[in-house]
Amino acid sequence: MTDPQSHDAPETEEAQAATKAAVFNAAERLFALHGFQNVSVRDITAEAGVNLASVNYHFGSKDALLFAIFRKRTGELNRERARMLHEAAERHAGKPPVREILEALFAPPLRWGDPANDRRISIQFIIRARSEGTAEMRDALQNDVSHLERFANALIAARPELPRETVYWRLHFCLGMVHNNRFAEFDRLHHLSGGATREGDVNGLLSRMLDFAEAGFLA
Amino acid sequence: MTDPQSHDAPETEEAQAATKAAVFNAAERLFALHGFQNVSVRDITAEAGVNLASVNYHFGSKDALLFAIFRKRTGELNRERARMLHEAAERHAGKPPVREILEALFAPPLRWGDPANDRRISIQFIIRARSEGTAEMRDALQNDVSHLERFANALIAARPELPRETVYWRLHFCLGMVHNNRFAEFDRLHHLSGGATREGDVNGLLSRMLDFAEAGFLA
DNA sequence: GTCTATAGATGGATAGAC
DNA sequence: GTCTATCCATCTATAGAC
Repeated sequence: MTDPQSHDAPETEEAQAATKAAVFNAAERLFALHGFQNVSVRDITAEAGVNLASVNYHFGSKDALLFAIFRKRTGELNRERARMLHEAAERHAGKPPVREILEALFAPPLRWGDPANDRRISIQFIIRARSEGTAEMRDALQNDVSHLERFANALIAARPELPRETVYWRLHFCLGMVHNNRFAEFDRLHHLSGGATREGDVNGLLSRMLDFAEAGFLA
Repeated sequence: MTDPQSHDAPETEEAQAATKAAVFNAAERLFALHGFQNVSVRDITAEAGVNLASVNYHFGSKDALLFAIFRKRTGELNRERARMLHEAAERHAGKPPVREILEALFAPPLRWGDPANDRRISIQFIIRARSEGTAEMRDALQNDVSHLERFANALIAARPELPRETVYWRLHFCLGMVHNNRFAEFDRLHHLSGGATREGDVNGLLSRMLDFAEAGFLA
C-alpha cells in the first residue's frame, strides 16, 4: 500500500502469504502427527517446500510458530463452542438443559475430528498441545478459563440442586472423555473390540458420548 | 556368585544396584515432571549423582531406559487392577456388578496419584507415555490389550442387554476419565472452580468417578 | 524478500584411562 | 566397573550474498 509500484505489491504479498500459509499448514500437520519435539524446522520447511529460513522470517522462531498455530486453532474451537452454547441458551429462554450444554462442548471437536474434515489434523494438534505444549501454551490454557466458565455456569444453572464442586468435577470428567479422542486411542479401541467400533461415525459417537455424560450428570 | 572373592562381590553388586536404581528413579521423576524429550541423559545422571556413562552402561540407551521404566510400572499397575477385578469376581460368584468392575479400573491409578503416595510420580509417567512415548511403547500399548479384555468381558457380562459395541465405547470413555487425571488438568480445574476442588481427597474423587461412570453405564 | 552457508549450542553415545 | 574426555550428529537461529 505504501509502495508506489502498486502493480508489484499484490504478487509479492500473495507469494508471502502463500509461503507463510504453507509453513503454517505443514507445521500443524507434522506436529499433530509426530509430536512437537520430534519435528524439526528442517522437517517443516521440507514438507512445505520452502527454504529453511522461512520459519524464522515469518514467525520469529519455532516456538512462536507453534504458539501461533495453537492460538489460532483454540480460538476457532472456543468460538464455535461458545456459539453453540449461546444458541442453546436462546432456544431455552437462557436455561438450556444439560444435554444441549454438553452437545455444545462435545460437538465441535468431534466434528473437527471427522475423517472427512480438513480440521481433523487441527484437533489432534490441540489435544497434543495439552500434554506436550510449551510453558507458554500451558500458561495460556491455565489462565484462559473464561471459555470453560460459561459451560460451568450453564451446568450449575441446569442442576441447581447439585453442589457446585460436584458440577466442576463432572465437567472435568467430560473434558477427559473429549481429550481421549486421539488417533492412537481410537486405534487401540478398534483393536480391543475386534473391529466393532467405527471411528468414522461422528454423529453416532456424539450420541454415545451424550448418553453417557448426561446420565452421569443425573446421578 | 562365580567370583571366588565372594567377600567383595556383595559390596560391588550393591553399589551397582544402587547406581542402577538411582538412575531409574531420577529418570522416572524427571520424565514425569518435564516430558520425555525435554530431559537429557545429562539431566538424569546429574539428578542421580552418577556419571554420564551410567545410563548407557546399565540400560543400553536413553530409549531403553525409558522403556524399562514403562514396562515395570505398567506391569505393576495392570497386576494391581487384575487382582482387584479378580477379588470382585470372587465376591460375586464370577459376575461382579458394574460399579466394582469400574472400581478395579479406577482405584489403582487414583491411589497411586495420592499426594501422600510415593507412586504419585509413577502414574504421571504412565499417563505421559500414552501420548509422548516412543514407537516401541505405543506398540506395546497397542498389542497388550489382554489386560483390558478382562475388563471389557466383565462389563459385557454385567450388562448383557447392551450391544457389545456400546460397552466398548463406554469403557473408552471411562479410560478417558482416568487419563485426564494429570497435574496440569487438576491445577486448571482448581483454578476454574475457584479452589473448590481438592486434589488430595482420593477416596472422594474415586466415589465421584464411580457415581458418574456407573450412571453412564445404566443409560 | 529469498535462500545458502554457517555459527553456536546441545544432544546421545563411546573409547580408553584407571 | 567406573568415569572422563571426546566424537559426531542434529538442532535452532542468523549473517550475508543475491
